[in-house]
Amino acid sequence: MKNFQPCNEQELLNRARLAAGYSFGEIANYLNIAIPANLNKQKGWVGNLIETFLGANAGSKAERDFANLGIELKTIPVNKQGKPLETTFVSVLPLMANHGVIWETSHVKYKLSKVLWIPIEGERSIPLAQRKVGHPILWTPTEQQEQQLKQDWQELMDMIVLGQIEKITACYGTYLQIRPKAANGKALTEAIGENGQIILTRPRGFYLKKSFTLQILQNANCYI
DNA sequence: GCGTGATCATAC
DNA sequence: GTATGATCACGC
Repeated sequence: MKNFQPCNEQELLNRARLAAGYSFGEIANYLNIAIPANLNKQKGWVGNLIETFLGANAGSKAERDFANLGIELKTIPVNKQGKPLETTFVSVLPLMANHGVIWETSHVKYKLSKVLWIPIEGERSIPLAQRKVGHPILWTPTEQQEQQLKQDWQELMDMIVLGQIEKITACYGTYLQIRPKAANGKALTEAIGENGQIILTRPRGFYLKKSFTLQILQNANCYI
């Protein structure tokens, strides 16, 4: 059972439902994984824990977690009211070679075409080992949600192509935002500058704002 | 450095 | 209390 791998959507969903209600400590013990005192130095620990339990295998490839099923896995920390505590990272931001790219073939649309959301207790007042896994939500964007994302994506990508990357802050975008995504402040990557020249800037990523993920959780009538 | 997994921590 | 900008760990 420890090497579980889902062959189809239903198996994955059943496995995810099985985890619901259990604490991170219980699942980590079952998988023989060490539990850190906190997430300060292992921010992706819970995500990796759930990935392992559900049999995801994409590793660090730019691929969905369950490539054969076309499903992306995302844990989302929530408070006691079931509301998101953090934004959700989607993908790195392509800063170069964006001539002619369109929403339909973008990484954002691809990654978010089908997502298995796993709400997890995220309040820091709860010891990590005691935080529990919530009920899974298998989600595909509604027509309206996709339009919302497409609109933000279009606006932001237009700015990047036009050399406005340094003007973009997390405030841009209604539901999709751009923020730094790097090992530290020294990381640099190429981008288009104001005059069309190549500049070096901090790597960035697309994130879903909490107002967007809140809709997903509420529409699913989620509780933990 | 890039892309995976994200949350931290400080300014507001 | 919370959002933005910064950061942690890992494989390659």
